Amino acid sequence: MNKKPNLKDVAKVAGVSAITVSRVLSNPDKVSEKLRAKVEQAVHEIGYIRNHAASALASRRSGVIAVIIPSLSNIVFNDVLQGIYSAVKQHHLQVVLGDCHYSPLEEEKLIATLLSQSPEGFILTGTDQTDYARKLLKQSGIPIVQLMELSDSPIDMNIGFSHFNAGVDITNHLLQKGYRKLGFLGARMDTRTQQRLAGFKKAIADFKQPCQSYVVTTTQSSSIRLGGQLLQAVMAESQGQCDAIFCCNDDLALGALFETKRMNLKVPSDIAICGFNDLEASALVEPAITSVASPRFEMGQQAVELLMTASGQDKTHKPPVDIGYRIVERAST
Amino acid sequence: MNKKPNLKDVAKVAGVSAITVSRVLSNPDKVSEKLRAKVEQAVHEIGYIRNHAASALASRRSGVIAVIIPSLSNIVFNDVLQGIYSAVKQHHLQVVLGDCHYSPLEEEKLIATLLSQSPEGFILTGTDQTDYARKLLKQSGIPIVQLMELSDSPIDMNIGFSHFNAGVDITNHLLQKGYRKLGFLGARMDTRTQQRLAGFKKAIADFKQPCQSYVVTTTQSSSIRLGGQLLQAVMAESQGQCDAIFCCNDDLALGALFETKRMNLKVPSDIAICGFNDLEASALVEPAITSVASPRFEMGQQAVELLMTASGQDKTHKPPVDIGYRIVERAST
DNA sequence: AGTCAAAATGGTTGCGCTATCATTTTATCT
DNA sequence: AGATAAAATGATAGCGCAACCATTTTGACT
Repeated sequence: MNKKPNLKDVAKVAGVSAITVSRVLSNPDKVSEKLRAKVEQAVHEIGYIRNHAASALASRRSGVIAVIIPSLSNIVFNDVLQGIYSAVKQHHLQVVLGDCHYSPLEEEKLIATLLSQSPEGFILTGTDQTDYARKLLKQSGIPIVQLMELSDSPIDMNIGFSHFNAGVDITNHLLQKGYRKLGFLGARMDTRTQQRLAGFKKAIADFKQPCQSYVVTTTQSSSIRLGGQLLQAVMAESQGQCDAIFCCNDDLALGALFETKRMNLKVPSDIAICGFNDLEASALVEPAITSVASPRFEMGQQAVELLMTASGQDKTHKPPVDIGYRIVERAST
Repeated sequence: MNKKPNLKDVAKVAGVSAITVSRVLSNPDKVSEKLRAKVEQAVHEIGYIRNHAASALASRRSGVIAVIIPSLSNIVFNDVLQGIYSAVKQHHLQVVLGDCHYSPLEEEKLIATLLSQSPEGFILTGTDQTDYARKLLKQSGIPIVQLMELSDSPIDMNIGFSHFNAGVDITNHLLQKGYRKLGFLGARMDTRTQQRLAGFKKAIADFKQPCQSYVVTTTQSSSIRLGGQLLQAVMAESQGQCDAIFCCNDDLALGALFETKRMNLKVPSDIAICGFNDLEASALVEPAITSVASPRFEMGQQAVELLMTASGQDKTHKPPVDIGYRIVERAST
């Protein structure tokens, strides 16, 4: 295996200088038609591929953006990721991705690792980074976007929506429908889930009429199966009184719905169910599940656009972008 | 914003030479306890982060592996990815990921782009790469793993299972259960789906007794909703005769199952349903759906291990690794 | 044809790090 | 203590590319 061809090899084959080859690759329109064709032919012929490390080192542009999500398995972040990848393609960038498993400490390590790639932008999920992580990020000087939630004190830029408000709204929705014994099913209990729960509690506290609430949470990670278990738990805790549940996500809601069939509970007459995130399945089960939809794909796209329009972190305060959410009312409530 | 600190800056603060700092970072045990502590302190103090491009250029090791999957949204590849990320973490590698949207041409472009990162290994999905893509990959000299399917002529290494055999087995399962009017619902129709369909046809052709088959396929991408539509299509085509369906994946199977409720068909007495991939939901719906399970997470992990144990592409033929599959029989059949 | 500006091309240098080899310090033994 | 090996540290060079500036070529105009 003869070693990888480099710029000089291409230059030799094409009969031009190395720098011309470089230009054909990065500024094709600065090179005459004739040479360009010759060089492109040579590149293809010997299968030349530019050495990214050398290019990044010399040009001080890595063409990379860093992304950290809390979980690869959660479809929510998957949607955001797709938006990110779709936008990144337009800009001819590469993504380096890290999964911090909802741990700020793991996130800190990942930030350090990913910063070593000299990314031109950084996308983070949520707002609870460690102090050292924030220091590293600020010092890097690159534009940063925090996703999903809205923050009063973002590191740099911020796009998301208020999980607290969404929690309030969906709870009010249940109250307006006449339900008075509301359960909250929560898993994982990351900051966004906590904000939804806070919204749930606030709506109940502010409600003018007497009503009950039952909160069942676990730090286990969310799954459909867990939804069934939590439904049982909340029915036990409420001694069968609970007549509506707000599940912190649609996986739990689906699991709870499936469980109602086994428990012989009618939805929504015996018990109402609403979820969060509006997964495809929620719209197609019987009865369809009320949920909270948000434009996740677009959020990912816009995060990249924000990075690209920003020229490093400037000190000017950039207002968070509220991308909104929407309550999708369905048969389950 | 004073510019990013480099090795020399750390060296100055720690009162040692630059090369010693480099060694602390890459070979901590080659450095005395005393110096190491001093250097680590300095690194942390000034928030130094190694420049990956320079490191990769000088050491000719990028610490990166490249991965291309056909779809980010398909949970199947998500599972594989998780396996890959989990293994990669052990080896202190970074992943650069591409989504080729099931297109060999897009894949070819991605391969060229990702090779520019000088990855130390390459993980691809499936076996239908373009000729130029194969040329580039071979020329790179790095170890390569093709995932998911088994191939007679892998580029280098290969891990997966036989989708054809799985198709045969699941079809025989339906035949053994006494169903004789079998439908196949297929979406996307990528190579693996085609192999499953081929298995379906083979099992029917080999069956000793008379039986019918109805094949409904579309190149649309798969979704739960589409499963419902395809069920209607197959019932129309079979004039209501079809008594069992093999869905090329569990999304379609779930959609078909939900649709049976609207069509007032009883599962499995009026119609049996089986899927493929064994998603969590399949086990929890009523009735639970028979499916084909495979160890996707492990496949991802093992792919990375294969890369790491390989020392570049050697010419010796490496036998494909058959990771197997398992038919999970449930109430829907 | 001669002049000048603009476009196209090339030569040199350095990006920040690590491989390699050279040197110094420390440990081990007789 | 002296000799030798082993461990620790340092100096130098070069990885492959693009920025920068110098030079050549081309085209447009009088």
